[in-house]
Amino acid sequence: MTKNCNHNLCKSSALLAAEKICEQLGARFTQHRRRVFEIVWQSHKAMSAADIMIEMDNKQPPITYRALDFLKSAGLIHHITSLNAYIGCMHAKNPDHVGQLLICTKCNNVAELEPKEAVKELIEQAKQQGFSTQITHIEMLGTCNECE
Amino acid sequence: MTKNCNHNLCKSSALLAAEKICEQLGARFTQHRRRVFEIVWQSHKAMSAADIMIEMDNKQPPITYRALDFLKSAGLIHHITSLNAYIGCMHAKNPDHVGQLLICTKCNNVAELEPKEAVKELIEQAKQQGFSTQITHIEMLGTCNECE
DNA sequence: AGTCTAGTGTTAAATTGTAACAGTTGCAAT
DNA sequence: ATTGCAACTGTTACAATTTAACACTAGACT
Ligand SMILES: [Zn+2]
Ligand SMILES: [Zn+2]
Ligand SMILES: [Zn+2]
Ligand SMILES: [Zn+2]
Repeated sequence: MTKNCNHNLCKSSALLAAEKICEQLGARFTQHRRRVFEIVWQSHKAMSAADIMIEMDNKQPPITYRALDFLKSAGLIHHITSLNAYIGCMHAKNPDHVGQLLICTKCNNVAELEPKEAVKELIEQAKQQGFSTQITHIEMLGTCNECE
Repeated sequence: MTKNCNHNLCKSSALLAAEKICEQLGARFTQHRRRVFEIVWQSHKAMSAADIMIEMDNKQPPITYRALDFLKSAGLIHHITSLNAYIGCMHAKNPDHVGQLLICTKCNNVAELEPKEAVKELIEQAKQQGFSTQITHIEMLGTCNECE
């Protein structure tokens, strides 16, 4: 899915999903939001806010950060905290899913899995310490298939 | 361990371990490094670089960042990427361990588990995608025991 | 003593992210 | 169709965070 995708298809189906989700949320998929979304989805590589701004027509930071915040809170993109960068979410339909992000440190491509069993375990272990989990981040750095 | 510790003991045993690890690495546990380490270990709360600099005698950023980089690469502290903050590692003896960080969003305390089984699964799943994992970050945000 | 490496001190700057506030647009209720 | 509201925009200016660069110093080893 990550590199051997027909990416035009991949991207446009993400766009359709995004439109639908925005509609469901009663939020508008405005020009800026769409533009940022498209830039993030240009590839499966992580994009920093700065990377995105380079491609934006209107380069003013608040525009970009606002769009990113919106897309993130709508579950349409993930913030990769260990890189301080963003990536389109492959499972946006699934609102509260936990993504396992596989980040290649050579080519910067990011793949995403849904590690249901492992997450259950993690949450259960936390619970045994009296910790009640709300948000789970799982990020793995390494090398992908093609960069070995 | 996180809150019901005898923290003087807790901290001083971390210090001893740190000294030992530095020696093993052939690195010096210099004043700045020791000072930053002590500040991070003042409590089990996450400390940002700015928080740390407030307590430093010498407030110049490079001093603090260099010490943090060193401590991190020596495995003595963890960088909590989702908060951009630092916490002392509870398992520093275990050089390449993966910590599962439980971060309370109310009191800012951080606990750490070693989720061996779950990590194995995550790495295995990644491998099935042809991804070879080098670093794993697991961070969970929620509320701890005492903040419920 | 000489030299090599790791660590320091310092200045200054690049990068990244926000506050604030006036203006505008889409939409719904009267 | 007007009015009114909430969401979104444009813009300025700033704050916070992190890094580059470079000359200097202390300790370790011949
Ligand atoms: Zn694709
Ligand atoms: Zn996702
Ligand atoms: Zn303690
Ligand atoms: Zn640890």
